[in-house]
Amino acid sequence: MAEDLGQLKQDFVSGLSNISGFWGFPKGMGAIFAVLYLSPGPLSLDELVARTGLTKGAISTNVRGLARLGLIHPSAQLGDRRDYYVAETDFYRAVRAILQERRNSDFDRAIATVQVTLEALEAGGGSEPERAFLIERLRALKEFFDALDSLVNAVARLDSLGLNTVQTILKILK
Amino acid sequence: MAEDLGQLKQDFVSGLSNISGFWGFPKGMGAIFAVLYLSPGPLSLDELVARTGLTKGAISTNVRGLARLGLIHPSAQLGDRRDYYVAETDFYRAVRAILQERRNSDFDRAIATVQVTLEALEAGGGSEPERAFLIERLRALKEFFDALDSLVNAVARLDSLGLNTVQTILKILK
DNA sequence: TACATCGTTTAGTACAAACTAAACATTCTA
DNA sequence: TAGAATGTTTAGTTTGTACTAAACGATGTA
Repeated sequence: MAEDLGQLKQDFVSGLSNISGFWGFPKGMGAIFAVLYLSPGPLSLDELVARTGLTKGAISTNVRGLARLGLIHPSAQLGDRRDYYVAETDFYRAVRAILQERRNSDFDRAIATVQVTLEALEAGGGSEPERAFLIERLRALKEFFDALDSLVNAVARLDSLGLNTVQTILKILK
Repeated sequence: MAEDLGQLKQDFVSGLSNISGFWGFPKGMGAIFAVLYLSPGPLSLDELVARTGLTKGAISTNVRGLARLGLIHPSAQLGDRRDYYVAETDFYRAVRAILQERRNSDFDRAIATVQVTLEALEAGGGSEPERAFLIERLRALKEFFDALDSLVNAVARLDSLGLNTVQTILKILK
């Protein structure tokens, strides 16, 4: 048997690549994270180049993205001016970071659109039936978005409780 | 003042387009849903063409996608052989449908990769230190995926309780 | 100061996804 | 049965994104 460890690792890397792509992140990010996650120690950019098959440029870009999301962390090695990185192993923390990240950017702006539209409608006076209808629909939508927002915020606020809380929720939902 | 209702609606449509794109769906889907959501009655494909600026082909494709996700519903008009559609207004139901949809497809397959890799490792025997390390890491990852999976499943199982349950969760998380 | 070693940036390329335009199939109507 | 109205499918175009290759800048070393 002696399953080829190298082969297994490689499968895992390409698996995470796909998951990454599925969730709208570059597949390279998934690959890099996978390599780091399976490494006992910090890796340099060149080692990542060697193990992922990507070029230095791509590694550089994606590593910065991963670090911004909190999925990996710089890990300086004394007496070596290269940049080393390690994978975050607390996934709940990573999820929180990603949610935090996503809440800014386009998403909030788009959601704000609903809010603004609704306010304009309500302030607009007039009593056409259509206006009333639109207000009602937008209110319902805004209520939904607000609930989502609260939920995300709540999740983002969980710290070390992470796992326990999730399990608590699961029991309630059962 | 008499804010231009048409303009407001148009802003809303383009806002939802962006949200749609942000979550990895075609922007056209968002636009079509927005138009239907702001319409008091069912609309035909041609009306959707007129109000979104998309072509019939795109409308046809995206409408099918939206219907499959349960975000809109066919609404036959007697004595008219055209296809009419209305928007789903219960967003919790829609979320459930989307989660259901996403659970199949690539995602599960990719997650299964982790499971498979882990099993191969555990079955492989051998006692190199690296093997033990890999098993530990993959176990942690699998545990996380399983928790996510349970959560998604639980949410997908909420029915009419929907809103109440979400609010219950929010209180707990507070 | 020259040279080597890294990481970043930039210009170009490859690829995937969503759309348009138009041919096509189907169903109703005169 | 001919023709009009409607929805779907297909081929081709556009667009955006992630990548490669290579120039560049910066930082250490002989």
